[in-house]
Amino acid sequence: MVKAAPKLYKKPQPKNEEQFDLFSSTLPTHDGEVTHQQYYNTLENTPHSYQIIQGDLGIRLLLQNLQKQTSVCFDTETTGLDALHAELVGMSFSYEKGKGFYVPFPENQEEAKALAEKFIPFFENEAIEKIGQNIKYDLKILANYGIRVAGKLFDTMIAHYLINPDMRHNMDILSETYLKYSPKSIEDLIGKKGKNQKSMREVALEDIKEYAAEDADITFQLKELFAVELEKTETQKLFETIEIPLVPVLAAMETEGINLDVPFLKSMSVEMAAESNALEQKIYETAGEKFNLASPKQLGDILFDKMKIGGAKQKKTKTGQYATGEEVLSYLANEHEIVRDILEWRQMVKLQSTYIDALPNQVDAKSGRVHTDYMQTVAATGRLSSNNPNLQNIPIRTERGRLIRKAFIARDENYTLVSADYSQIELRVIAALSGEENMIKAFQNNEDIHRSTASKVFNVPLEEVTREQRSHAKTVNFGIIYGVSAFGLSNQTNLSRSESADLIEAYYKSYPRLKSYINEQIDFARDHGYVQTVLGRRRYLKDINSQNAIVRGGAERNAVNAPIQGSAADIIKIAMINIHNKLITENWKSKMLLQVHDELVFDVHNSELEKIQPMIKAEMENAFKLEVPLVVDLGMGKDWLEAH
DNA sequence: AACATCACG
DNA sequence: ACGTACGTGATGTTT
Repeated sequence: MVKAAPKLYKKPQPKNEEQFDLFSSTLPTHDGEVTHQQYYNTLENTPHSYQIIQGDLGIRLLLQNLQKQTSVCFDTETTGLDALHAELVGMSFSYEKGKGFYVPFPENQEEAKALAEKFIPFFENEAIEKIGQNIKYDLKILANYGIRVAGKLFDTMIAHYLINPDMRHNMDILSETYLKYSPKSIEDLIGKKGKNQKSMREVALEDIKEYAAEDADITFQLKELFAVELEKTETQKLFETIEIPLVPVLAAMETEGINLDVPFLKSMSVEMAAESNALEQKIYETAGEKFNLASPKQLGDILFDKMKIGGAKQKKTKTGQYATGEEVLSYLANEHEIVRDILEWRQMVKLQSTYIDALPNQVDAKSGRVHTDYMQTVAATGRLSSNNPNLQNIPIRTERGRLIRKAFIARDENYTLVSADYSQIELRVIAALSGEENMIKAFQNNEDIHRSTASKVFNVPLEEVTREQRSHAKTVNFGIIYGVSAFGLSNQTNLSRSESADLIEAYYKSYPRLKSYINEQIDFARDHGYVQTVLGRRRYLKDINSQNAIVRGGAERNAVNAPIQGSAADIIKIAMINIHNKLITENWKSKMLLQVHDELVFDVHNSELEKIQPMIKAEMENAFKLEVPLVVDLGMGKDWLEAH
């Protein structure tokens, strides 16, 4: 058999060769493909001078020097990663390549605070730019010691996130990649993660000095490189007006936390446990044996080898075991009651382990509230992510799951939760970016976009659109955002592949500009090697000209999706900054607590309920001007379920 | 540490 | 003829 020669795609020459090389596939990427070289510690051969600074005179001299600078890198060393409880162990500074200073802090917290306060003239000096790697953490630590940081900020982690969001942004990797130098690792100082890991306090002063001052030195050097790179990639404005101003906003939201109704979850847990245990026993009886129901491997063998449910050929995972995911089981649900029971059990156990039982353990002992950590440099599209705990994936889609939202409650009886969410922001973005008049008009007339789409695609009057037609239109609308294919669509609907293909064709006939917009995005990516959002946030697509159709297809879907998802992320970030600044400068009692991609949640003092809602709505709707109006829906209540 | 699964936008 | 929806994080099992 002769294979047809692969179709050749001409690789366009990147406009700026030097710049494109920086993003070549040999560099580390976010998906963990680390092919960069590790460099052995060459510190001994590198001219450098790191000093320990102690005592009144030393501190005074250091401060004098810091105050003379226009730009200083600083870093805090602490007893832990949890910014609410971590204590300062030391601070390091660098304002010149190869030079660094380390100031140890006393264990006694009153003395530590007194020492910290000596640095206020530096930190509050508006004229000095403060450089750091992951500055949000340092801001939170310093805030615990009563220190506010003023002046320009430069976060090397965020800078690199804009320079290439698909890579990783740890200091170690940045240093190896850009400075060809492997820094002293924290593991060498305090040991591997685990029970035996030492505290920073236990590290010998000389060792911690070498480590801490080096980090400040490296960060200072990275900043010099990244400042240039931000300009080259035209992301400096995005950096200075969005990402950096967002840092203190996120720090404040994280520190604020949200109130959790623990007794409610505890009682929910008891009920759920009883129900899921009963169901589990029933499943074992039906199966005729006991096994580990939580093991997909064992479950697959029982279901498909023993019980022969669904006939001979069953879908397997890539490791060769039977696939037992929701999609597979739902398809077989009609065949056997055990499958329905397993699905229900799975849902209950998921809710129980991930939320109902896990969340109460996340309540902070000091504040009595739950503090998530927003990651600003993880999602390649520009979105935030949330962890420890993840408050961006609290259940809502099922009746049972959404009850968990009742556990997120206002601060106390004087407060009410207000939730504000953008209506169809991604579809509005694609309508505006594509200039698709039919879609723009639908939004301008404030129509139900899925119904409106159905009406056009199926050629029926708006009022005569059936449930099913609307549902199909909705699936295609979402498909467009992800980069549809007939196969993908038929997977998501009850339509066959050819019916799906017809539907997509009808869709593009109704929205002709959408089709050309998609092609323009892909062409742009081929020519420039990247796509961008409304604020110029870039995503580089190294595979856009790949000879492998599958790989290339993935990059093409990214070329379509990244500007849409990313522009929506840009817009809500603007709104967050503006709202937060208003809340502070206008002395509101209310606080912004959560962001869930297109939603913001606030703890609103009851006295401010009336006034704050129009403010939030206006700030969000006017955050960015598009050809299409942005619409925000508001809700309020004692808990997040009521408010949503 | 990798995999499978499933929670969200 | 091929295999595909975009972006995340947490959990329990298995290796």
